[in-house]
Amino acid sequence: MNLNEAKQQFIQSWGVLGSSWGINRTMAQIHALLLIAPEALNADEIMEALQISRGNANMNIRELINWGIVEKVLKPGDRKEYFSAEKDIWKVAMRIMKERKKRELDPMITVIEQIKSVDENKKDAETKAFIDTISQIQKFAKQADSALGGLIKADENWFTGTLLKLFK
Amino acid sequence: MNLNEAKQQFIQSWGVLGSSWGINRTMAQIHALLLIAPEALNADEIMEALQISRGNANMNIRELINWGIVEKVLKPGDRKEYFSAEKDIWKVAMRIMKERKKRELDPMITVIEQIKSVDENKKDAETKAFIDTISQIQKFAKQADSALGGLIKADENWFTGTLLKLFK
DNA sequence: TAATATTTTCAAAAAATATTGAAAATATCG
DNA sequence: CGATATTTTCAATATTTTTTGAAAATATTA
Repeated sequence: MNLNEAKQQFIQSWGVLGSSWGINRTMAQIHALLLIAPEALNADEIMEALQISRGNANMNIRELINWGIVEKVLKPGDRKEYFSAEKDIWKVAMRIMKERKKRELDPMITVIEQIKSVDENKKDAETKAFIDTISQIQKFAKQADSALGGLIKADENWFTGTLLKLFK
Repeated sequence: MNLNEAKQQFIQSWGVLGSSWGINRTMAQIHALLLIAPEALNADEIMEALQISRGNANMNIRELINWGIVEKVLKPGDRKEYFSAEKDIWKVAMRIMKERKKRELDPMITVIEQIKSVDENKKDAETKAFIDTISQIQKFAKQADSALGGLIKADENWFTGTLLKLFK
């Protein structure tokens, strides 16, 4: 396999992996493409490389930027906007975890809180059993939330620490 | 909110959460329904509760069984098959992790291995940079794989240990 | 075994999601 | 500012995924 084949293969696989995690294929492919691109790419280059439309490219690039794993790069003397991906895969994983925690885990914890609180008056067997199950899920969700939170925080501190040292 | 409303709410939320994790909504809803059902339910009861067709119910129940988080229960004197969900949420999480590790992480590791190995002849700057990025991802994937593997194994040992103690 | 109940399969339909492409909006240049 | 380049939006379209429902297969009873 030569370099280009290998790159193609990687982009395809990253796309497939993405879809099974609720990230659309194109978005994952653009991410893969930027991850292995030696330089920042502009919209036209991305469209060309992945054979997708301008609208599609634009939309998914924006979403990657929202996730905090791709950023705009401006080149002096060039009107076009270029894009480059965060290359430190650990940072990428942390950003994704942080986002998913915020978008999915936190809302779930809120819903469970509501469900539980408003139902605690009656105390028949069925209600008790329900509250029991929900409480167990709540406990688990909170543990997961706090574990992830800790991991993310530890990582941010480490990063800040390293950065500060560099400038000290 | 009364018990039934709370149950409805939970089923809906679990369904939404599921979809953002690449699990289809109905599958997640059936799982939620069984999680909070006081007794095992049969196909007709599930169809009725979630307003879905027989085919849909059958398909998604089977998938939940494949994931190892729902099991068939037979009631003496009743021809119908009943279904009940694993109620220990920690066990559920472990099963899901184990499955996803097997279905997604392991194949990704294999692909990366291939991509990397076949490209190591040429050593121009671009190839080197590509191999660098890929290696970083590989390292990360292997760490995640091993961490998850460890977690799952620890849990299985704990379970076996507890179980053995009970019968000793 | 035949009659009946139950489950499974799967082609077709529906619903959800992703993509296109061209018009509108915005930015940049001289 | 006007001309031109670039990006964004979004209704229409295409694709993918999910769901239905009825026929086929399987299981159970007497």
